[in-house]
Amino acid sequence: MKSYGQLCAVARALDVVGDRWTLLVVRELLIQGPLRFGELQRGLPGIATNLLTQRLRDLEEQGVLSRTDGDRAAGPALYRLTARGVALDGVIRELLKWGAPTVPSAPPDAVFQMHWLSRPARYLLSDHEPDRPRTVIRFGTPADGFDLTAASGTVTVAPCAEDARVDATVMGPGPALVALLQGATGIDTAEEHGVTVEGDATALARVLPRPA
Amino acid sequence: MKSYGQLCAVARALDVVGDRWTLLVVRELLIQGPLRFGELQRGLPGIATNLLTQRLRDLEEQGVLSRTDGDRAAGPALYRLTARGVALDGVIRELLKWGAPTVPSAPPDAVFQMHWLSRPARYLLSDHEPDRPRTVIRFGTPADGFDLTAASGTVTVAPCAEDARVDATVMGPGPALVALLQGATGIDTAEEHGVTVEGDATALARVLPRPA
DNA sequence: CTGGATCCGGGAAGATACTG
DNA sequence: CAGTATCTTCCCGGATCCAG
Repeated sequence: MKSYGQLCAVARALDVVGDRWTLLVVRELLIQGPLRFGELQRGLPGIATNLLTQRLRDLEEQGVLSRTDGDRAAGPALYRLTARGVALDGVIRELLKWGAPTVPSAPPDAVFQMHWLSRPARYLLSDHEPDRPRTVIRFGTPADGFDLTAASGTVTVAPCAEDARVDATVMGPGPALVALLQGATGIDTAEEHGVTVEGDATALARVLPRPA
Repeated sequence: MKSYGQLCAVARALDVVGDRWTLLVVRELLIQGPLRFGELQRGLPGIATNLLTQRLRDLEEQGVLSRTDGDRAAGPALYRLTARGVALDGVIRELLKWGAPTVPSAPPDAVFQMHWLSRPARYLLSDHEPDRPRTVIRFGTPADGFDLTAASGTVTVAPCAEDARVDATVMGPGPALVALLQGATGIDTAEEHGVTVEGDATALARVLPRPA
């Protein structure tokens, strides 16, 4: 990106992450951890390969991520955020909070991937029944999903763990899941729109937004 | 901006404010309040007039700002943030915090305007002497500056007030001021680099970062 | 098949001249 | 002063091509 040439912290930040796709690359690495080129591409539907290459080079040059070469023999390169890159978490979080209300009005042909919900889940959901034993809810599948754990009044989110004891598994179309997590609909309505809840549905109810 | 077409809150936010210059327009209106076209242009050195027109139209259409027509006779149009636009404050704040460390390494020909320091001042400075009476420090001039008030342990920032009783006035070149506010240099070094402090220098020392 | 590099068309950004 | 019009330049997007 061409620099704004301003002695201003906001402009300086945008000099680095203001380009198209750049913050979405960071989003993917924040959510999923270190990724290979193809995995990044899958999480960024619509990006051209040359553009992804360019963004990765720029971000590496700026110290936002590092490319750990899968050096000798076969190893594919891994891209991982540096500490400086992880520090963009606050920016992503604020963008997410600001953009969340507009997600339901997205065009109907918008692409959906389950792991994009992991940060909204972290920031929008909470444990309403702190006295219940620890509960694990799986959203999606290990190929594209996350495990949400409710315990002692707090909610944590992590990539799907192979050995997790899962109390409930939630799947379904994006718009219905978004409405459910935002509290716009309840579980019943969500199921009418294609959401499936396997296992203990009360585990899910434990963390969903409740009407004040 | 072309939509990313993703059912993701971050992508949705960037659909609206991801365009070049867009967040800097919001920055100006957040700092300075409602502005006219020419005032905005002065706060965004380098922007082309047609591009500013386009951004203002887009942002109005998205509900981020409103254009209050100076309708009949002479009244120039005023652009002001809506509640939705003011809600971008968190995004600007996080970008600012992330970009601040890179400001000192900006190109030496970067443009500087004093009011760009008002939000860094709000987030970086604090009142280290809460028992002292209220103190007002003016940075710059009413044409381009802000008043910082330290009282009871907290710091507030506002546009220059005509009737303010100012205890100290600070002016000088951008890089030296940035270094001073970030705690990279002390007042003495800053003055060697062209910073001038008129009035009560201890008022300034009261709010500057202190080595741990 | 993954991980890119190259090429090219369209559209956005940048600069400047012009008008009410 | 507040934009509009025009032109140039460069970035983005899509496809294709290349190497391991």
